[in-house]
Amino acid sequence: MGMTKKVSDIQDDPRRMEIVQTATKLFLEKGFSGTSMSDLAQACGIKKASFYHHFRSKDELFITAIIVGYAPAIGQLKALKDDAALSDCERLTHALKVLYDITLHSDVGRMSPIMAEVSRTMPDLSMRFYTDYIALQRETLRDIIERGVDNGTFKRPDYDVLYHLVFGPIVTLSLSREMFVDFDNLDEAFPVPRLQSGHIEAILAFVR
Amino acid sequence: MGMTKKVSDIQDDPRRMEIVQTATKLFLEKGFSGTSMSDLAQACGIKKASFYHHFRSKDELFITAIIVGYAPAIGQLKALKDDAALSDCERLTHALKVLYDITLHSDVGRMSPIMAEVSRTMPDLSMRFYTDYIALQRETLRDIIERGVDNGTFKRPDYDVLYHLVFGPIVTLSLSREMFVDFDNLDEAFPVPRLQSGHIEAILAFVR
DNA sequence: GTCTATACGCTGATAGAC
DNA sequence: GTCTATCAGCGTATAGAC
Repeated sequence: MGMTKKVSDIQDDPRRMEIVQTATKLFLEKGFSGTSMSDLAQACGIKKASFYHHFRSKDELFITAIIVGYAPAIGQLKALKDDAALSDCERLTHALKVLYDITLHSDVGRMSPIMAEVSRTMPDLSMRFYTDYIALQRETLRDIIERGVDNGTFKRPDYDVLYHLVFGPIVTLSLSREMFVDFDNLDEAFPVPRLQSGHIEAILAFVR
Repeated sequence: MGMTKKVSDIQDDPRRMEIVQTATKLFLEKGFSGTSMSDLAQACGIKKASFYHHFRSKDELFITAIIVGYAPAIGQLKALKDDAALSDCERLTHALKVLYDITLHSDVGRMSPIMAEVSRTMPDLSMRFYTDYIALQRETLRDIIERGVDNGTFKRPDYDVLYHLVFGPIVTLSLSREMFVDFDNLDEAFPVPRLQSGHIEAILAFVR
């Protein structure tokens, strides 16, 4: 499977990267089964057959798009741990804002509904998505809280419950906004800034 | 469109209902585009063509399945308002348990990821799903809290934030469990009973 | 109301020339 | 590495006999 390939190998081939970028945009717009190889070919300005020189199959292209897609998000997450200058509460607040940003605006965050669509036919990818992305998010959040616990700022929570309370609203918000994207009153039904700050306050209260 | 048809009209035709039940099961297992008319025909024990005597199209069948599917959930929701014997906190706790039950175990709750899959191609259905199901859930929760506010048990929250904090974790939990259904340690990564009780406690703290 | 037979577009994918 | 040409198969849906 192409899944075993390293991200760096893919990113070193600029032609492949161009295709992956375009494909990602299309998958985000129309889902996996809603995006045909013809659509992709047209968007990339090449003929359908030329694709198969770069990727063995539609599945491999999609898998590559996912794996390449979460590289920047992982970078953002790792950067969170090194925020030495901040207080515990500031660090947590900042981390939650970054999680909102990643989930609402990055490729991998917005891909979640599409991951749900394909999860049954690509269980390997789901597994990898979990370990590379979801588990990493959880660990990062845990490290930040633990630091506050060591300092006496926070009391140690049930981490599974904390993940539930932190990621649940964020993921559902992203899903809802993708799902009801045609609403004329989308920002009224899902007012992101107010929801975000209310949520962060509630989480701070929960760990304190 | 078949969407304008009343639920009672559909439910009065037992043959149609049989088909809808079977179709719902298949859609839940394999998604919308993953379920072909051939699959459906085989599962129903009739030939593909015979379908089109009962439903004009695959879309109409799916729409019917959704609309019929949330009828029992709506019943459960409406029953919540009439819990006169309970205290405010008990009533809220009970309501949250019912929301967990609906979202994790009822057809319509488990259909959410599939709604996300089809939302771009069936915007009318998304809209209807929102008004008939999501908005109703929100209103029901609101009524229960307002009753507690009147009694002085709760302080009035920002309801949009409350919806965010209540439905977010529940929906994401349902989505995650569908998505990672093949995990051998699913109950370890998403331990429902503990998550549920921790979440309910946090919500009670939030409104008090 | 269910059947057989079939239309026909579109799907992902391949072969082989240039 | 991109092209033209083509494939087999499956998708939804229809026609018309019984």
